[in-house]
Amino acid sequence: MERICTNQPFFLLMQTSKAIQERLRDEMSKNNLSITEFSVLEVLYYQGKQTIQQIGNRILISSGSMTYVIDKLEQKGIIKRNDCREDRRVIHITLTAEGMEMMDNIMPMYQDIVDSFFVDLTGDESQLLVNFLKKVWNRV
Amino acid sequence: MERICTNQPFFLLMQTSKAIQERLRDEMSKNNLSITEFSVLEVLYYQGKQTIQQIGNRILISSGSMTYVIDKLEQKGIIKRNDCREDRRVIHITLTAEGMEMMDNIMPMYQDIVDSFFVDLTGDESQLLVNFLKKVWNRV
DNA sequence: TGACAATATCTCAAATTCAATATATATTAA
DNA sequence: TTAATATATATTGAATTTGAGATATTGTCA
Repeated sequence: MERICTNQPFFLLMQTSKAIQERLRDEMSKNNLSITEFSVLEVLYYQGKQTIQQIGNRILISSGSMTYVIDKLEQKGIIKRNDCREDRRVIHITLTAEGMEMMDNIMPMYQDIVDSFFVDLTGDESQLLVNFLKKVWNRV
Repeated sequence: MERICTNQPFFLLMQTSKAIQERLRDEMSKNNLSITEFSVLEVLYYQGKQTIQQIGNRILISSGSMTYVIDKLEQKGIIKRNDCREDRRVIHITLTAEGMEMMDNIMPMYQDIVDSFFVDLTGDESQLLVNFLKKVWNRV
């Protein structure tokens, strides 16, 4: 009847990520983007043309949600769908010129915010954190 | 056009917690509980009687969601609402006998799963991970 | 070839979430 | 006391997410 969670690393991992999500949701709402929408755009910004499947695997959401978010972003004119000739089941997604311009504006600000979460860690500590998280992820 | 995320600690933190959430959702669905429902029950199990407010602060969700999840759990007969006499705005929530019994069954299994995520970390490493995550959380 | 499994996307209903607002109660200050 | 402000919970409605299943296409292998 005392501590809420007997596993402190677990508790902190989940609460920290939840707090970060909330913070980023607020930030992204300034650009009229949900976190999921931004995640899709981020993948496209760094990786270029991707299939819906590839994006979904990357950001870990269901196929139903992918269709929904891709529709939204297409309506906003930020991305576009392109049929794939080699495999007609597949649809490729790319940023439009407007989408690319938008991300050019957003990303530096976003990077600064994300980096600011980690300023109290030294380079070595960041590296250790990465190692630890990889070990955890492998066990999930 | 190469890496998806320039901040690796951030990427791993978010992906790992997301993967854990997905895993726990699957586990909890065996007990017909959502993650949010379970989180509420966990607070009550370890902390005893709590106000709706207290629970919501602990698990970081909005008041609208709290009302919803409390309704669900009450319908299932797992928890009950009790008006507070000292402050009539307040409602206390407690586990019912069935709820307590249910949690007695679920918790050991849950703890094992959670602990299993961290078996590849030594005690020192877990402690470091905690320190690092606290530093991050303070910056969010 | 033909049957069957696998894959990619979409559809739709149900569940869940948040934001904004409403209601009731409590506290504080004039 | 009264008015103003703060607090705790509930309600509403829109947005989002999942899960199950539908459709179309591709791959496999007897």
